[in-house]
Amino acid sequence: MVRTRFAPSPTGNMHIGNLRTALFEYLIAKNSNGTFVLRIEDTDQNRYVESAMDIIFDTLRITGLNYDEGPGVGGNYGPYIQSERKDHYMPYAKELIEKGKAYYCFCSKDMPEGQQKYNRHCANLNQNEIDSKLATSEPFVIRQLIPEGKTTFCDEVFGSITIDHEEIEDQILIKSDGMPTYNFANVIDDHTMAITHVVRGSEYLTSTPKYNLLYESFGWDVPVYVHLPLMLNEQGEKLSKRRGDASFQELLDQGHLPEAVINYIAFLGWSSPDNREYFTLAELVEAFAIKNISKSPSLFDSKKLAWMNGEHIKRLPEDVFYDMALPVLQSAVHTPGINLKDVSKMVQSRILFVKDIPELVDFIDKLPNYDVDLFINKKMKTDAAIALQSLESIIPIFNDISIENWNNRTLYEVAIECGKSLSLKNSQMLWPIRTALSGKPSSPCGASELCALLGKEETLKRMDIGINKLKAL
RNA sequence: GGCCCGUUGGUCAAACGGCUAAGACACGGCCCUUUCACGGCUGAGAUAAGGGUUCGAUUCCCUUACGGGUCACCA
Repeated sequence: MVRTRFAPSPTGNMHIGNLRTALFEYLIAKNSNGTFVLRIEDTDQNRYVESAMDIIFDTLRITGLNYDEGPGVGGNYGPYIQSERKDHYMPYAKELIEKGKAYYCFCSKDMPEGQQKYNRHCANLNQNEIDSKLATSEPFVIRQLIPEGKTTFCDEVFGSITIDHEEIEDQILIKSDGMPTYNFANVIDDHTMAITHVVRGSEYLTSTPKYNLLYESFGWDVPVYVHLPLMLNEQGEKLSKRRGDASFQELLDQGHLPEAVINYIAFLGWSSPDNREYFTLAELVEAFAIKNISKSPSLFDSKKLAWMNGEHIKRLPEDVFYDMALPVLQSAVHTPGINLKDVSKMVQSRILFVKDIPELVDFIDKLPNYDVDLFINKKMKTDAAIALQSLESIIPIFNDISIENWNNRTLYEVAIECGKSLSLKNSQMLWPIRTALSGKPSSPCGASELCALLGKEETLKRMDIGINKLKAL
């Protein structure tokens, strides 16, 4: 049974690097019908940010990375907030002291001048010295005694890695405030919560031997390690909260759909063998495999994310998209009688973001003061004379169409027929109409649809304006 | 600086040691089309450098360069 955990610390925003870690942990668990656990690692009370906890909960909820065990859900191994189980860790630390794998250290927090590394001074204290210091309540920490030698471990992504213990300091397990350090709490919790796959960023690669030494000291099995490649910002720098690199919330504010963000970041450091790129979360669960995770760091590309967002918008059911777009449509279109549902359908396949809608539909409320040159289009083989001919011929025909018959299909048919009688190509007939109605080089739909959308009166009015512009030429 | 990891087009990336090194985004062109977009086709663009092993190296080994990570009573 695979069990993974997402173990964020509540210190601020969740940037997309954190999110990707959560995603991969979720995918690894769910791909084999395993369990995904949320554990809040808040052992550093100085860095604690109150709102951060909610950000974590909200992000997981919005993205659909639902955890099976964790705060509010329960399970057999809880609680899942480390500060609430503070007393849980000390007995393990004492066990290590008894085994000679750790020791009390009474050195002050500040290193003596000129000393870069801890010199293991307190490892050599005799029992009487230790007892008397403890008896007088001298502040202490508990340090792990790193033995001589080397540790080799196997990572699922990076392969076999060997680190000499000379590179590792006697790290602190229990801080002077009684709290465990991350390094210690992490190992204890991962073991007691029966985590099988430890998934985390590759910045932990070099400290992994410390964890293994702890597992070995307790006689516990080491978990499977899956270290993820780094994610860098668009400048190739490490993602950081301080620099304001894309946080999930920011991407949402910019108009990205949660599912598009998830889809995009799944492809940062992972790829699907079948070349497919559009994935729902459920499809990712199905397709994900650890062996397809890559080692090299990847840059965040907002252009591709934008494209991905468009892909997800296109595939949204019409009514879902309509509900989403409605507030924007309402604020962008005020003309009475306009069917916003129609407008919604027109724009759905043409935008990357919902916020792109207003500039697409601004011509509805008010015809732009466009340049008459817009009528002249080489590709459409249309010049001013043809444009004038098209508009002047169609006006009386449109005029005869009753309001009941004023629909796209009818309008299109009569326009084409009119064009034929004038020996005009479809594009020559329709381009001037489209231009006169939108006053823009591009519009979310073609000529007849525009006419149907704007209504008879407005259509005739705008064509008149076009004619006047052309005559003034 | 020590140690660890990485390096395939601008970006994401694929390729048991074996065709002419996939595909996607972005960019250019063409087609389709009732404009633009969508869609289809297509173009340009890459194995960091040097050595070795091999019949054959993007792939394995070494060196160099560059990039990153890590060396906390932070996680």
